[in-house]
Amino acid sequence: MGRGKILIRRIDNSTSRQVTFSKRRNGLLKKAKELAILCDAEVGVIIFSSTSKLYDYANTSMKSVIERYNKAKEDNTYKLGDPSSEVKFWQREAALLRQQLENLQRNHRKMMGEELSGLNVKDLQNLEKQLETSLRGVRAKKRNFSHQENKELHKKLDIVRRENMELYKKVYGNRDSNVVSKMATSSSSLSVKEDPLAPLHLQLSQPQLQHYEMPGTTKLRLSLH
Amino acid sequence: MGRGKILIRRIDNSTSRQVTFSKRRNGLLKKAKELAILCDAEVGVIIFSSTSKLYDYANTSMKSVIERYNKAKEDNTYKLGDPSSEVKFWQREAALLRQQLENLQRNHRKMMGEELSGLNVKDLQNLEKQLETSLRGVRAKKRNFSHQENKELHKKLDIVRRENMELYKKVYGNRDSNVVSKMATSSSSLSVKEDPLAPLHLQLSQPQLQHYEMPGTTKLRLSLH
DNA sequence: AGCTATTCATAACA
DNA sequence: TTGTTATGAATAGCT
Repeated sequence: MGRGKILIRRIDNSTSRQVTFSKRRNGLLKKAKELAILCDAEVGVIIFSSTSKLYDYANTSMKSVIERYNKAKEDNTYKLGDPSSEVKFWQREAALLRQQLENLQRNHRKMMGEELSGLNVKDLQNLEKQLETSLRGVRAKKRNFSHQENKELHKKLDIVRRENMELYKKVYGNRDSNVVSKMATSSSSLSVKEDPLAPLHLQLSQPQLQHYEMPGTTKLRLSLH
Repeated sequence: MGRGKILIRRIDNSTSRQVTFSKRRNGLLKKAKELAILCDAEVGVIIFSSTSKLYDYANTSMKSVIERYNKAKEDNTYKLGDPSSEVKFWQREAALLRQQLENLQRNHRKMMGEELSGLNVKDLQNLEKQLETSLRGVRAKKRNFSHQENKELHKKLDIVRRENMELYKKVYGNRDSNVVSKMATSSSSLSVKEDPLAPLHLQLSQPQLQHYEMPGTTKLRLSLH
C-alpha cells in the first residue's frame, strides 16, 4: 500500500521513520475508532513514539478500558494508582530489562566472535553468513563515502580551474586563446569524468604566475590534498 | 475497501457484525504490530468484543504500557506527595537499564550492518575490522568443529577396524597373516593420516563375510555415513 | 505537508 | 468458518 512493498522491520532512516510513524499512527487510531463503532466494541489504544511521546484512543475512556482489562485478566497485582504494588511492578520491570540486556549482551559477544562456545555448526554458519552480510554493508557504505568524496573533489577542482581561467583571462585578456586550450590538454594529471564543464578544464602552470596569490581560493586548493 | 463502500456506523446484522469484528480486529492488531516494529514504538491495544471477549496486543507487555501510560498521564500526582523512595529507586534502576539496552541495541544494529548512517569513515573502518576479526573467529571455530569431527571419525573407524581384525583372526586364526596385510593396503578408499594405529588399518571385504553380523559394531558403522 | 502509484485490507459473496 | 475476489483505503516514496 505504497509506491513499493516494504519489509516489516525497523526503519533505519530516522526521518522516514518519523514520517511513517505519524502516518501509520493516524491510520491505526482511525481503524480503532471504526472497529469500535462498526462492531460495538470497547477499544483502547496506547502508543508511545520512540521519543516517548504519548498518543492514545479509547472509545469509552482509557480508565474504563484498563480497569476492564485488569478485571478480565483477573490479575489484580497491579491496578491503577496502587502504590504498594508499584514497587513490585518496577522490580519486575527491572528484572525484565536486565534479562533483555543479558540476552543482547550474549548475542553481541557472539557477534564479536568472543563467546562462540555452545554454538553448533548450524549456528556458526548462520553467524558467519550474518557477519559476511554486515561486512558487505559496511564496505558498501565505505565505498559510497569514497565515491561522495571523489565527487566533491571533482567539484572543487572544477571551481579552482574556473577561477584560474578567469585569472588567466585577466592577465592575458582573451587574445591568444589557443595557448590556453593547448595547456588544457596537457597540464592535468587527473582525468575528470562525467563533467558537464569539461571544455573549461584548465590549469595554470606558467612560471610567471606560480607565486601569484589568489584571494579566496587558497583554502580550496589546500583541501584538495 | 471491499466490494462496496460502507458508512462507519454500527452494523445492524449481528452475524456480519461478528464477521467484520473478527476481520477488522485482526487487521488492527496487525497494524499495531507493524507500527511498533517499523517505528520502534511501544504500542498497546485492548479490544473487548460486544460479547465481552478480550483481545489484546502489546509489543512489550501490557503492564509496561499501562504503567507508562499512567505515568505519562499523572505526571505530578506522585511527585507532590511523598513517593516511597523505593519506587523512585526502582524507577531509576529501570531507566538506567533501559538506557543501557538502547545503547547496546544501537551498537548491535551497527554490527548487523543495519544502521550505518551517522558513521564516519574511521568508524566504518573500525567496524569493518571488528567484523573481519569476528568472521575469522567464527571460521576458525567452524574449522575446529570439522577437525574434531574428523578426529572422532578416525577414532570410530579405528575401533571398527580393530574389531574387524579380531573377527578376522577368529575366522582364520593368525596363520596366513600376510593375506591380512595385503588387504590392508588395498581395501580402504579413505586415506587416514596422523593415525598412531596405522599398522592395524584393515577392512573386511571378503565375499564370505559380507553378511556376517558383528555384534555391537553395527551402530558405529552406520554412524560413519 | 501534499501527491500518486502501489500494495493492502476488507465487504460481499461462496 | 474459511476462502476468494472486486474494490476502496492506506501508505511508501517523492516533492
